[in-house]
Amino acid sequence: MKNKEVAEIFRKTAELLEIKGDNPFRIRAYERAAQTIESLTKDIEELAKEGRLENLPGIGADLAGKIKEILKTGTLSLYENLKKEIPPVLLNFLEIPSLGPKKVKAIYEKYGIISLDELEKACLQHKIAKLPGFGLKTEENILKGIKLIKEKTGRRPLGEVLPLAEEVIALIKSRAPLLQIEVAGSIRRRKETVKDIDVLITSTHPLEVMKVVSSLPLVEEVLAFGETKTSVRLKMGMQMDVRVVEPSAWGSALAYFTGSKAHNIRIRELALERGLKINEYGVFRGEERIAGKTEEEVYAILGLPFIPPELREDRGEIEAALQGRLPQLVNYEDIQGDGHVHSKYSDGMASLEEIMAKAEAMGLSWVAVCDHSQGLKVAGGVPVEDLFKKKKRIEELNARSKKVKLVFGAEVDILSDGTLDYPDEVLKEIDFVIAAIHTGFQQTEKQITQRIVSALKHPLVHALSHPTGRVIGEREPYAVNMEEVMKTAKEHGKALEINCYYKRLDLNDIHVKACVEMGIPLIIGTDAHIVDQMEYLRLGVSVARRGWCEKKDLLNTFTYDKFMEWLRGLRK
DNA sequence: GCCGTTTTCGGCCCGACTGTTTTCAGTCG
Repeated sequence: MKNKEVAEIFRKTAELLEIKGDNPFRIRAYERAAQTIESLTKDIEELAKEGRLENLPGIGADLAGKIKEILKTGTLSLYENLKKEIPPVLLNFLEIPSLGPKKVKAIYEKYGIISLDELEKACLQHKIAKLPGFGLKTEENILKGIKLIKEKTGRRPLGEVLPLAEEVIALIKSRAPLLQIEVAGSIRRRKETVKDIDVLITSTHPLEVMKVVSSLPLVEEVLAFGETKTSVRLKMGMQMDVRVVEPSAWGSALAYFTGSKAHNIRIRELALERGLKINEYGVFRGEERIAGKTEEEVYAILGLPFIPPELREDRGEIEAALQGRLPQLVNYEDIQGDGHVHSKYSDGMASLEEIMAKAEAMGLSWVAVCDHSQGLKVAGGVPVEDLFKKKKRIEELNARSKKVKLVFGAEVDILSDGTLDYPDEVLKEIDFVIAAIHTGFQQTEKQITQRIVSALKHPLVHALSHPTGRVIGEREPYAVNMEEVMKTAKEHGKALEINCYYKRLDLNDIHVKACVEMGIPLIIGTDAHIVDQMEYLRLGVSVARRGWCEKKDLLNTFTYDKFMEWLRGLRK
């Protein structure tokens, strides 16, 4: 957890420096450091102890010292001093579209405004328009922005936005004179949350395309209109940015609009080193355009293999590509099974037969049906006698079914003292035991870590479900020392789950990468409570890919027989 | 504030659109 805190201080420091009007490159250094630290798969405190901070990209002697200061004192004197100079509440103003650091500074210096309400009032009294560089339009935009913030339209879970984006794309495709269309940005990178929908189009009639886009029934408001770039706000509250380029620039534009920003900057620096220039229109040597039609072509001209969008976060993918050691990422087609669904036996809505049918429709060959254990009454925990009925029923169904097999599993509660919610003589009858915490979230880090560690050490447990307990936008992870959890998993050969219910995605990408580096087996589980939620499997694959997962790292790529063998092998 | 097979000082990614301006700064991605 420390990494996130250090990164947060650097990020806020960068923002305050921006408002102050400091050297932009110094600001970028803090931003870059924040991103680097956030993406680390190792504990920053460990790196500090080993004296390896300065090996991190973008961290020099000064920032290393500042990291140590944060680790030692819990804060940064530079940050504290900046906060005295510039009220940190002004950082909220940066969230308002059309307000950047310069304008925020001007408002603060002229009027001393430090709250959204004061700002709103000043706009209504037309005091803001009087400032140099401001006008009535700016005032209007600020008022709109404040309203949006009050309605809280922040980042949304990928699983919520992805279907929406696909719907909008299909709609544009059916109405506009275009050649190619694809979603770009963080959605294409499959980031766990997204702020807006980026769409790239090639067409020889850009103006007509943009007219179609801005008049879609889903559009609430046109924010900016141009032939190459148009931004709209959709009725569901999200912004959509649409870019149209010529077909010959498809690859360079797609690479550029897919990002991430940090990845793009590195790629452009790499181009400069080779005497080239990259923008969304192509790769140029001097005036001459030498590539741009496909992404492969753009990467190739820099001497790089194609880098999958999920890796484009400047988390070492460029170095790996340069050295020819990019991972062979797992594909959705490699997935044979879902490691975690619920049935009517606990709080799921589906019968075993329905689960089988859905699995068959999805082309899966096995599904682990892991219902809650007896103590979890609120979630219909399965009493022991029903457990054996379920086992018998699964055996009957498996005997009849050729294409899909069910795995008799249980999501067994880890009780507050670290013991499990079924006795050992019951656990040993369950083919797949995935342990999980559902209560006692408020325990200390030491207690929760200890609970999980002792469950993982239990010889009848195979895996740990939703290891950090976070729920995106709703609940922070519980206090748990993941290094310790991973170490234990590694030591005992146990698997950690990538729970891919769209609000969980737990483990996240960074944890997954750490597991891959350590050689810990991973298993994707949809945690589906209705059969349609099994479709979230693709989100799980996205997280796995973002975590550099290869086929061998995921138990879901095993055949049914091989998975069963793995389960039995652990208990020998 | 970082970084270096052109450099330890002087660079640091690139372009579109808006709103405020009579040529461009600021914002955004």
